[in-house]
Amino acid sequence: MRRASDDLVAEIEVRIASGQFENNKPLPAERDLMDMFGASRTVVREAISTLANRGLVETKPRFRPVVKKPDYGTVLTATSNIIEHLLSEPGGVTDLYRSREFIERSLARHAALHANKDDIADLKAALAANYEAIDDTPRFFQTDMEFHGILYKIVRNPIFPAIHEGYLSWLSPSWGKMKRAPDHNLINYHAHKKIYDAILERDPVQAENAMDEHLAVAWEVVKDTLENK
Amino acid sequence: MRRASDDLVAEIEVRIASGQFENNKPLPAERDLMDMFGASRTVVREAISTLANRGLVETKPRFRPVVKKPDYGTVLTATSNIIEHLLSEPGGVTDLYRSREFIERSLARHAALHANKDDIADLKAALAANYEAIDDTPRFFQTDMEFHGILYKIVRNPIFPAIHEGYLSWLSPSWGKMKRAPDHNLINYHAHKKIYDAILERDPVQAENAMDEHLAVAWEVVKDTLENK
DNA sequence: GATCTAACTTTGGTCAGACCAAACTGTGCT
DNA sequence: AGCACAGTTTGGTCTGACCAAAGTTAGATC
Repeated sequence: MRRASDDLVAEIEVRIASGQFENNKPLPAERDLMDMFGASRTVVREAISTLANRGLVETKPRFRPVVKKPDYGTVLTATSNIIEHLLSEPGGVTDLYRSREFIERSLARHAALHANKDDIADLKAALAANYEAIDDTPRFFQTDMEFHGILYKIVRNPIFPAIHEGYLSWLSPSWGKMKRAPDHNLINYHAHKKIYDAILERDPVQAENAMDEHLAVAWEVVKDTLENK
Repeated sequence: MRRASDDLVAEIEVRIASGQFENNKPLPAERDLMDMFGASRTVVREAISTLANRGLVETKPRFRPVVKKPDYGTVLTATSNIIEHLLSEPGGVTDLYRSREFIERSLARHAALHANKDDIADLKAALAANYEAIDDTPRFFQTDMEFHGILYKIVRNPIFPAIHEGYLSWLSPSWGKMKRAPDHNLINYHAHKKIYDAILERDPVQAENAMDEHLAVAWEVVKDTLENK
């Protein structure tokens, strides 16, 4: 058996995909949707709730739902609730953190092979900002993330920046609890520099290894933080 | 402002996490939840709908919602709707397919470094099954997937099998349209064997490269299929 | 006593109508 | 043009009702 609201959800999805309900514009009022589809308000509201949970519309209490054409970022917001549950379980943060190593390794290699002039300029700038912030731990943290973010961007595949966003939003709470002193920042800066140099020299093997080492060292610090929490 | 149903969702989530609402058991009836939380049926139903969309309970029309403690598989089902939207956009399948290369590279390397006896036995068995199925394309397809699946398993991080499931469910529609003749299967089998041999010899570099090559060749076939569709 | 059936109860899905408070709109005043 | 205020619209919530399918119980049958 099928729920009436499922049909409505499907119909509204079509209208969003076709542009009849424009992106970033509000959906018609609930009472109008009732007339439009011949459904009761209950069904309409249930459908909107489903669409909101899928990330196709954004609801804010007392405002009309706003249409959001999905992108890979939408996937994140739709899953962040579940992920947070999973992270609270034992080993949750560890699993997520370690998954990053698998991706960023390949990212470093890809950058060494395919980064163009602009990419390398971006990396250079990020590295410089990173250096500048060694004595300013919060800013170092941010420039650290940005350096890594550029690697995610170089692939030119929209999936990867979204993954980076995910790691940021889910892991930074743990990172925030890490001890981060200037001497520690310096170590990370040098690791970044090593990665950058390898990319500059178009040495994929070296880039992979440098990233591996960087994340392994960082992992030790994170691990201590998690255990001593 | 906060919606009343949001509070209810939060309370039910707590009870699920604490085990008061047991996993795989039905939630109390809607009318009981009303009494339990002093909420109207509207609010209760809205909360259940939200929980269902988040994957914390599974609803089947006319049955009580069943509590499902989330795992990484839940993340998939919660996102599959959005992902399907994204895959229908130009380049969507390409982006997803290529993201796989980044992961499986590292997977092959990790297996070469860390696979234990059982893992290698599993790989060997999968490879043998793969060989047996060369003349039986549908079965070859399946054993192909299983061979890759073992690599996802070896990491012993629950995120990866879930990712594999995702690739399977989202990409196999495209793979199904690929031409797959026995001679083509043979090429893939040899690629698998090369990966297996590298893992057996604990040669991470060779494992990475073999996987890279394998996926690059396969990608050409997929690309043709997508373009000539 | 075990088994199948029919009547009864429970429960999820849907609908209609109502009220509230916040958001929006338009009017007229300054 | 800018602003204040009244009236309207709209999302959030509640009540109460009905239906059909699922679950349960009591009773008939062998």
